[in-house]
Amino acid sequence: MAISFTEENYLKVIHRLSEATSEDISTNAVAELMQTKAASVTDMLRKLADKGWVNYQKYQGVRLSAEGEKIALSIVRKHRLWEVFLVDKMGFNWDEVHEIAEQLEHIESDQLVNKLDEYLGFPKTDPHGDPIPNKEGVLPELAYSHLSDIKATKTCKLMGVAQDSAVFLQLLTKLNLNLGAKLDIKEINEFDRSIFVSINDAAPIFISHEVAKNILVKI
Amino acid sequence: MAISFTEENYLKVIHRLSEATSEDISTNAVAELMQTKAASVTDMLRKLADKGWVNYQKYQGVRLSAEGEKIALSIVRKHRLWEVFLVDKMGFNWDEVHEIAEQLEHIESDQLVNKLDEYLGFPKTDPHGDPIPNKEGVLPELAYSHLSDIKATKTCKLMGVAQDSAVFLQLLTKLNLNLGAKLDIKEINEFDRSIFVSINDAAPIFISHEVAKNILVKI
DNA sequence: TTAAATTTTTAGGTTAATCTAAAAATTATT
DNA sequence: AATAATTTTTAGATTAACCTAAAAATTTAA
Ligand SMILES: [Mn+2]
Ligand SMILES: [Mn+2]
Ligand SMILES: [Mn+2]
Ligand SMILES: [Mn+2]
Repeated sequence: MAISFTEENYLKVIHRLSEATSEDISTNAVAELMQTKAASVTDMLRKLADKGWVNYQKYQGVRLSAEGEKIALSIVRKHRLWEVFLVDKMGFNWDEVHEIAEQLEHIESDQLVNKLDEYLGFPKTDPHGDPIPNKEGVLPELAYSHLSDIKATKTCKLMGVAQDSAVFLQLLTKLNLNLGAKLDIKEINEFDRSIFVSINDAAPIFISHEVAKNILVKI
Repeated sequence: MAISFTEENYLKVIHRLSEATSEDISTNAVAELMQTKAASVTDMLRKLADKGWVNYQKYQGVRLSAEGEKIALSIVRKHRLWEVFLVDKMGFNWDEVHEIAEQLEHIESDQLVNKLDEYLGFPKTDPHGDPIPNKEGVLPELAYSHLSDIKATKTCKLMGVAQDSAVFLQLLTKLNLNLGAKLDIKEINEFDRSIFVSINDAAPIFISHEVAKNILVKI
């Protein structure tokens, strides 16, 4: 069945919200991520339910059907593969690629996606450490922790970020916090939960709890 | 000013028609290439004129303004660069790339286009021999002849095609008629204007006038 | 140079996606 | 349990892009 960019974006947003909870997703939550009004969301949910991509009962919230999940994962796959392409092949920085990938994720050609995947060497994660679903829509399981949950004196490795915003990514770059960086947690300050940490064995610096919450690490 | 995919496609079609003539372009001609109705074209031409991208007076036909020309050329540039990418980097055949490029040509990022151009080695032509406008929108001048206009016993080189259709391109591939092929015209048959030609010094074969008309060569 | 044929435009509708404002349902609070 | 607050849906419009049918303008032919 034909699908519009807008419908794809709704499915993607419902998918994203569903990753964080097992509850049904509220109209308002979708509206906020879609940057639209609840009334528009209601219209669209009816339409997506008619097409069989979501299960929706009014006032009860929405969740993806098996088919909707498959579509959402294929868009996520495209988004993340294109981000790898933009960074690895086109030389963009990790804070510059999200908006372009938002466009590229809607390009429709299975052949192209699979050739791109191969060309990039079948990457498991995108430039932000997010897992890339394979051809069958299976997401590799990556059990990462938030840096903010790690105890003092531990050593860990920066594996990803929990946020794609350009300002956040640019800050990390400025602090030398890149994917793969080795982090030695020297001390956690009780007062503001800021972390005194050495990055790749350099002289330790302070990073805020707010930043640490958005950094994903492997111990 | 914001531009929709549809508007971009109209500008591209008007541009294509304008290459073949210095006359104003008729509503019907646009309708045919856009695969839509004349009434819809009239609506859109009024809109494009309001935006300053075409000069249009009712019943008098349409032509691109300087700004419209610039937009059209930037879309052509993107289309052809992506086609090069698909063939050179993704390993597609020349008959498989047009439809995908129709989608990719609407991706909006000057940075990406210019990085792609560089990554591809600043190609002058696409996989069909069509010239690629540079960053400033200047088309390299390629003075090619139609194979159907070459006299017998001449030797020439296949530089491009005058048609992108998959069936035509697949036929050329089957006949070993690829870009850069050396063509020795042995004889032209007066009856059906078919051509007896040797391709890359192989045993000569017959090709129809219809095919020859759509092959571009350099002597 | 009038009449016929063709092209193009206008008139009036449709569909997808959005909006605001008001009504209805659900959830939270006394 | 009743009321208040919040969330969600419905009602009614708007805009972009398209359609068919009819009217108007232009071009061609008699
Ligand atoms: Mn992204
Ligand atoms: Mn990402
Ligand atoms: Mn093409
Ligand atoms: Mn081409």
